Formats: sequence, C-alpha cells, structure tokens
Amino acid sequence: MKIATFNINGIKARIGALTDWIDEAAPDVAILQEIKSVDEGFPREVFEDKGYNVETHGQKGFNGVAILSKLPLEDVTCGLPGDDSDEQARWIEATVVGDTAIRICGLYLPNGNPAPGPKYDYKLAWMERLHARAQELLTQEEPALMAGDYNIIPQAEDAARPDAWRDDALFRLESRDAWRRIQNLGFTEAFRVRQTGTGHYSFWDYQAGAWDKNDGIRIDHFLLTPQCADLLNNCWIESDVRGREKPSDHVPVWVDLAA
DNA sequence: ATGACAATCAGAGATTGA
Repeated sequence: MKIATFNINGIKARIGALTDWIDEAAPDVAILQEIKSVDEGFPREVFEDKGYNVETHGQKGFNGVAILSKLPLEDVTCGLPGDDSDEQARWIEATVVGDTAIRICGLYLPNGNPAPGPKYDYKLAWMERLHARAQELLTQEEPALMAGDYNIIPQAEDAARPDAWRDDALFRLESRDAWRRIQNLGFTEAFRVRQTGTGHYSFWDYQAGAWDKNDGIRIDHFLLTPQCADLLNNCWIESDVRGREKPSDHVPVWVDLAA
C-alpha cells in the first residue's frame, strides 16, 4: 500500500497540479494539508470520480487537512484532543481498511513563528497534545502512523543552510526536543530508515530561487508505530513535483507498506 | 532587519506561511 503526505498549499490554487499528480502517482492514500478551504468548498466529487473516498477537516482561509483513500475509511475523527477551545483545523484520523487495518493520522503542525511569542507557545502546546495522542496510539499496539507537515527540521542535516534556521520556530531547540520526545515514545521516522545524509528536502521557499539552488528543508514526516514500522518497505520524497507548473512549496513524501 | 513569493479573503491590502 502506497501512502503519500502532501502539503498542497491551497486546494483552489492547486486543483490542476493535484489532480495531475493523483492521476499519475495513483496513491492508495493521500494525506493532505493546507487545503485552505471549508469542507463544503473542497471539490470532493473530483476525487470521488477517480475512485477515492474523501474525508476533510477544513476551515475558512487557512489550515485544513484531508484524507483521500481508494480503500474504505472508518472511524473518522477530526481535531487533536486536549483543547476544546482550539478551532484550528490541523488534525484528522481514519482507519484504512485493507488486508491490514491501519490507523492514519494526518496533521498540520503549527508553524510557530515568530519565536518566542504566543504563536510559538501554541506550537509547543500543540506538540504536548500530540505527545499525548501519540502515547495513546502506542498503547493500542496496532499498525498506525502520524503523517503530515510537522513544521519541524529534525536535525541540521535536514536543512541546506541550518545556520539560517537556528532561531526559527522550525529548528529551535525546544521544537526539536519536543519532536524527539514524541519520537522517543517508540515511533520510527520512516525516511531516515531508508536515507542518510544531507540534501533530502520536502519544502523549498518560493522566494530567492530556493528550488533551483536546492535550498530546502525536510519538514514533512511519517512517524510509525512499531507494528506499522514492521510493514515498512520503503520511504521516499518525490522532489521532482516541486519543479512542475504552479507547484506547492512542499512535495509529496511516500511510504510503501506491506499491507 | 527587511523583502523576495504565494495564497486567501475580499474586492485593497492585511495576514499567514516557513
């Protein structure tokens, strides 16, 4: 089963590029972030016509997450637990029912800039809630994954110019510590199972020719429970998508699971 | 330190992103 996570940076602006990619790449499951649309504004029938089940958790103008799946989706829940006053649409869960049932969590972790400040406080608080949900997932002892735009550069090797990001909310020590605390609960970061070293990125800024210079950062990730990690065949970044017409500033990241 | 670039909502320019 091939599963991709993709921050599309707006469904209205990306509908052409996204449908082209779906047609060609044919993911079994696509976990989308930044749909920037309310649920009613998401063109679900476009994807249903291609054979996908569609679940969205949107909001007006910003954020918004979705899951597209060729296989049935069950037990869909929206919103990260732990703060009923949080109105930002950044979390969606569903179980993909195939030969093996897999719990899929799609997330769009807050950016957190400027740091320090209230937006950074929100990011760290959100990561505490993520930590709690992650711990619950592990207690199920079943195949599950959390995938999406984490807005976290895990290590210096995950940025072309790490010094430029030192004080940024994506790379500050508190951010990386929070990421590591979640991973250390027992999750496998899929990409680093298959790739080492520098030069592997999932985001390139639109500005200053970042793509042409490969001046990127790796911030879109898969975290797998042990039962899911045992199914991992491969993980890769589809970087060439960044060079296409009217691209998102992110590219798809994939896992292939033996499921 | 700022802006470069893009998307959204709104219908100009502020806000957000990373």
